[in-house]
Amino acid sequence: MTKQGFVNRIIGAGLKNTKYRVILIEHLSKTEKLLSAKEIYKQLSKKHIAINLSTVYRTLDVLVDNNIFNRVTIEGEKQSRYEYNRDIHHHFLICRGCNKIIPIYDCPLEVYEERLQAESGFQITGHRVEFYGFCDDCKKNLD
Amino acid sequence: MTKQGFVNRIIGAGLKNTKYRVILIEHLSKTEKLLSAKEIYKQLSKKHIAINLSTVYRTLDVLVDNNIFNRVTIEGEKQSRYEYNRDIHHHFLICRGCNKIIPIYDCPLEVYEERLQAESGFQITGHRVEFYGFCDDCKKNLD
DNA sequence: CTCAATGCAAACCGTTTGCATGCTC
DNA sequence: GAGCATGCAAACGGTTTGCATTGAG
Repeated sequence: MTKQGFVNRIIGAGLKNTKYRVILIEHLSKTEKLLSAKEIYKQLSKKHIAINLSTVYRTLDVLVDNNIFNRVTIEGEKQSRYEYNRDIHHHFLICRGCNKIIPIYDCPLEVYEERLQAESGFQITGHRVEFYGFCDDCKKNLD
Repeated sequence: MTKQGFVNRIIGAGLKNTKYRVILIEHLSKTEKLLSAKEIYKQLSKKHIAINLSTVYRTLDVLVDNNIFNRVTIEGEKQSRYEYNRDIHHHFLICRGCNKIIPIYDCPLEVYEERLQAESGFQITGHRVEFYGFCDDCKKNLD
């Protein structure tokens, strides 16, 4: 997506087109990695973009509220992570060795969810799935 | 399980049998609720059990490390929650209205997990599933 | 008697907030 | 020009830690 595309996405959400909103969207749209606020802050610093950490947090909040980003919490981490919302339902496969996080685009729960909804009386609006294990590389180091 | 049963579980794990370990195990074993450290601390205070909050945290850490408790993180909460480990695989159904958390004892992922392991090259050691929605009561208040 | 458990106070770290200033519409 | 965005510093809340004291084995 072009820079103008990001601007359009911001305006389309009824938001003001500001410098750091564009920068954050551009930055996260270029990776499949889940980044924390501090990671984003540091990576931008390296590119000589002087943003304040509070602004990172506030911008992330706005973009999450407007479904441009997703906020993700990983079991065992105290920080939140963020990803660019590509509107593709997915889950994560997480390596306990190197902390690599890999998205999985096929979801095993659609059918199950309907049954659960019927049986529980809940109106189910979403779910979250994570798989944990050891990737090919880290498997080898498991003595 | 009797009080002596909890003591045996502590000793069996090679741990010292101390006052607060027994109290915490007894307390969590009586509920299916996921409690935070502060909730445990407050509930014990109400029962006139004067434990220090640091001790709650340290005791929880020990019991989690020894598989007597499970540490659970709920999406969107910054605190950890804890449950007595009954060695029954389960997941959670969480109401976005009243924050009620209900365990589900049937797991849809066994077969899928094997396939994923084969396809991804990961050695999968576990997973985590949560369903979000609105319970019967809260459904009614959704305007 | 020894070493681990506990209490207490202070530190820590991710995140949020109040306020003054700057920028978008 | 009005009101939201940003920078800065301070506050916040959950959790951890250092150190002195207590208690289990």
